[in-house]
Amino acid sequence: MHWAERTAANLAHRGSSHLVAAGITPSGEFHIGHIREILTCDMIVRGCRQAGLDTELLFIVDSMDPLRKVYSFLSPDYEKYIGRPLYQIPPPDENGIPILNSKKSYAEHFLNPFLDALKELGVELRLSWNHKEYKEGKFENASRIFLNNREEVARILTEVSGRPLEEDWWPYSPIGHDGSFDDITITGWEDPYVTWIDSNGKEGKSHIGKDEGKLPWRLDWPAKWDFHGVTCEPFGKDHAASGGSYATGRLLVEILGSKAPHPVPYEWIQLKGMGPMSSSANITVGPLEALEIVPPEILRYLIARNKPNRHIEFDTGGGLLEMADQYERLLATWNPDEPPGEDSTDRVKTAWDVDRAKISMSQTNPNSSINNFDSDAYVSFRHLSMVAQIRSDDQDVWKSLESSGLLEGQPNPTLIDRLNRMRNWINSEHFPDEYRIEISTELTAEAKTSFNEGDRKYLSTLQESLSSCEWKSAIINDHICNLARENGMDLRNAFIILYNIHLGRPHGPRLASVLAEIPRETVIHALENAINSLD
RNA sequence: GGGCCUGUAGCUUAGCCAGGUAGAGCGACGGACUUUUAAUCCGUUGGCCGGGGGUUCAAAUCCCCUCAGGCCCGCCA
Repeated sequence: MHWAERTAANLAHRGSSHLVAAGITPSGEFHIGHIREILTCDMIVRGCRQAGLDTELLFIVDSMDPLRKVYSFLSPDYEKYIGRPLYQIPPPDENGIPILNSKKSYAEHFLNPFLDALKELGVELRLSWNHKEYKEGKFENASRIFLNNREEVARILTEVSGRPLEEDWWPYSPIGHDGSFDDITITGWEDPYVTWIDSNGKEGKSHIGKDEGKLPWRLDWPAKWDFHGVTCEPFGKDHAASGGSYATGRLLVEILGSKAPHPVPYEWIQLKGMGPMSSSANITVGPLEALEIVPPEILRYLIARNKPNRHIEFDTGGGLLEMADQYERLLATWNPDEPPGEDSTDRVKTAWDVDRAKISMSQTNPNSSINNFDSDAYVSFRHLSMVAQIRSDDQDVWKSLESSGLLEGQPNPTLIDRLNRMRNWINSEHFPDEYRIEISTELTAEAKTSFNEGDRKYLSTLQESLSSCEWKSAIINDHICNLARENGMDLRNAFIILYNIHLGRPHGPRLASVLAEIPRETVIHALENAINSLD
């Protein structure tokens, strides 16, 4: 059984209606790790719905959380916003300088591109802005209960997390006169107000049913479980450690009279060769950049095929090509009408069923049938990577695909989108060098050893005919093949020689297509070089 | 110190939570095809399932111990 379906099966024991939640603090750019969190939720939701459970995905934006520090991508101007809620501070421009007159908040600034990405990935969700929930009093009940049970709450936190709390600790963080959570000393609790004094000695009070303060993280979380009715929540493995926030949360939520959601801890995902993803650390690669180069279904496949507790090393180089191959192969070979026979072992049956789920979970459209895939008309990722390099103009790409029978008429939006992403990939540093097509202008030493005096006639007759023929792929190919035959050469060997001469390696994409794309003089010149090298 | 996760073929891994003969992809190797060229097709190779012990008719799967790697216990998913 697929991991998402297994989770759904576990949830079915709990009830028939479910709320799967994801909570993310928009403190910086969203990244592939956040994608994993949301897609993990999304797949569980799909698994639940498939199992007949009424299920929804809730995306909680922790917009009430304060800015912790001036991150590396922010200018020192942000110093004054530290401690203030993320929904109340201005977004940074490309230099990290606050845009004071912006209509968007810091939180929205970072969230919006992420939401766009989720849409492309086919994720359906309901948004919950945490600051609005505070404003609307959703946290009032939980705040009151925690405040009234201050000792009990403190005891749980201390015992479970192993960290002693300050003597004057209160289960609430008020916002001071300056709009910041920092440097406030709580003086008392008089329902519905928490009274306090700021560092200047000025007193104040916060209504717990308004956005005049918030619960500390470890209390905020169970409070959300309680009033939203969260039944399942995936979270990073850091929260899963003993003494971590889930351990305290599951006890604290009982004080509120609720049950903790079914936990789904997940491992980190990182781009191969780069450190772990973090929205607050110094990252050198635009975190959502991965989305600009990978087709949505391949990204979904990456998450679908790896169980949450599996660490993912996302290879955006050659590994991407392999993963795309695997995905396409799975689509092309998995046949819903040919389940394993009765006499097959359980493993074989399970594998077949897990493959079914992987394909299904990878689709951006949750309702799309998984057997409507027409492999004959599908342009493979690998093929596209080649054509896109040879043809710089999109129209020429379509022509090329049409002539090879992979496209009829105009390309659909999906294919156009795939080409765009492919071009982004090719133009990025992620694209693997071994697949980069580069025309050799000089004869490499290795290329030189691939042919000898016996090939001179072939090369010179080829040079001669290519210098006058029509410069079209099919024609060029004719000359290459016909002349090789006339000279009694093995066709394969002729190609190896020519690849070495033109690309500096023994093989590559359809040679004639490549040659047709570059100037005739370049080709002739390369052949001349080769012939001269024999002298 | 406490805890979580991972360890299966050269590589990436499925199967583990309902014990029942170790599955796949890539790679490698061999073959087929020959206006064919990072292609396609067919085949072969390759695993004492990290190690040890236990439970069982039967263990990759359950239990205990152990080794190795990653991570958490300061609000970084």
